[in-house]
Amino acid sequence: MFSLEKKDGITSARAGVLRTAHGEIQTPVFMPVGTGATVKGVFHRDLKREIDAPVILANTYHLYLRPGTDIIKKAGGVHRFMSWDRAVLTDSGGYQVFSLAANRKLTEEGAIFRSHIDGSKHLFTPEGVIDIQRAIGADIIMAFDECAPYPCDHAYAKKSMELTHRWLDRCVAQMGSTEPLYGTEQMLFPIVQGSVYGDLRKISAEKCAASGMPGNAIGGLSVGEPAEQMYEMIETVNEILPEEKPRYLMGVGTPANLLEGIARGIDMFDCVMPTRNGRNGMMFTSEGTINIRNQRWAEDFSPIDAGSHSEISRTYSKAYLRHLVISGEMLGAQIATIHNLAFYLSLVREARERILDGTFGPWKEETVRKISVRV
RNA sequence: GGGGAGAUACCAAAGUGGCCAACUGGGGCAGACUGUAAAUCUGUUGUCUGAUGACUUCGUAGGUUCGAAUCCUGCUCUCCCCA
Repeated sequence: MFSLEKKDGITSARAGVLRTAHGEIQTPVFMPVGTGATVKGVFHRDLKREIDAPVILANTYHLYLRPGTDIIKKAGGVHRFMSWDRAVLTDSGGYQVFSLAANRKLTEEGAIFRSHIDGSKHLFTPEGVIDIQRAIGADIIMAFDECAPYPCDHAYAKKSMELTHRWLDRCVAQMGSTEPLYGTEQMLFPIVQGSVYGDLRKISAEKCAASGMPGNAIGGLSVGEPAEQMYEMIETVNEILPEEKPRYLMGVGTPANLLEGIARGIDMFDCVMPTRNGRNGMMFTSEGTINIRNQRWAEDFSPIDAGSHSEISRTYSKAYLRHLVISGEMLGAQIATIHNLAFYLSLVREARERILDGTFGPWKEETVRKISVRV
């Protein structure tokens, strides 16, 4: 259940609240990625206190392979399994159709995967993916789609989108004929595809809007196309997607991508960047992006981010974090991840405040300029 | 005191007449990463140069040779074994 609280006067930004069985999500929001039922290296305590994430992602494909759907079912769903009482969103495995392209085969029926763990064969169908997500028990679940690669010609993009639409119908039907396993409401979000083609994106947005689901997602972007092209597609799609339902831009992105997305009417984001890039030494700060492994931070004993509300960002110095990351110490990856996520979450929280107090437009322009710098 | 082995770039370690500015690993430096097969991957690492290329290197001082990290001699240093 989503309520729109306020729309920005200048941009298409909005502030809202999405109510789930596991708490309210104030939007715009960034959702940390926790593919295998863990945001790598981060305790729930810190996800709540330092980062204050109201919702995290998990992945259907990964959890299906390990630990397996049965174990999650026996645990009583993913929330109880991982002892996380806030909201969870599961991706359907559609992205793995793209990222594991070498290990899968697409048919009308679904996608046959070769497990990246042991090479075993598995068939993912729209119905099966809904069933697995019922078993996982996430609050928001995603339709099974094909995330088309980039570049991708119009003919393929169209064919792929049409397949995704037929799969969507099957997902919606399966949702209608099944019930949540743990008594908590689950919302299915369809996914707009159509690559970088405006005509296809329009058709796909119409299709998703017509499905009547409680929220909509935009997929197949930030797969290599220029950012401007992504922004154009967002604008095209958001003209069609219903205003009174949340819009989720999947897999995006950089801090600047987030603000540009919000300005175009996006409410929800997720991305591995703050976590994976953090583990690899890239830090996002209000002054821009830094590579903490660079020599220039070796003797910089100032805090990672003095102005952060996160105690971890305020406590540890750049020089110390650099030492940890370079030494391959696990604490380095943890601090980097927590800092980056805290930065992302506080960025979207500030965006929300700016929308609510009517200062989003100019703030966004200035902030995008500042955070896009490579320090 | 006697016998033996060895000194190669930041470290370790190949190389035993030309294909060697020198394998490889580590370390250093830099880059990539967007619904996570990623605590991963890539590049680079004598000096100068945009590149071609030029120049100085393999303990040290000489020598042999068209040509030496590689062969010979002196010196210096290190390590091992026996007493």
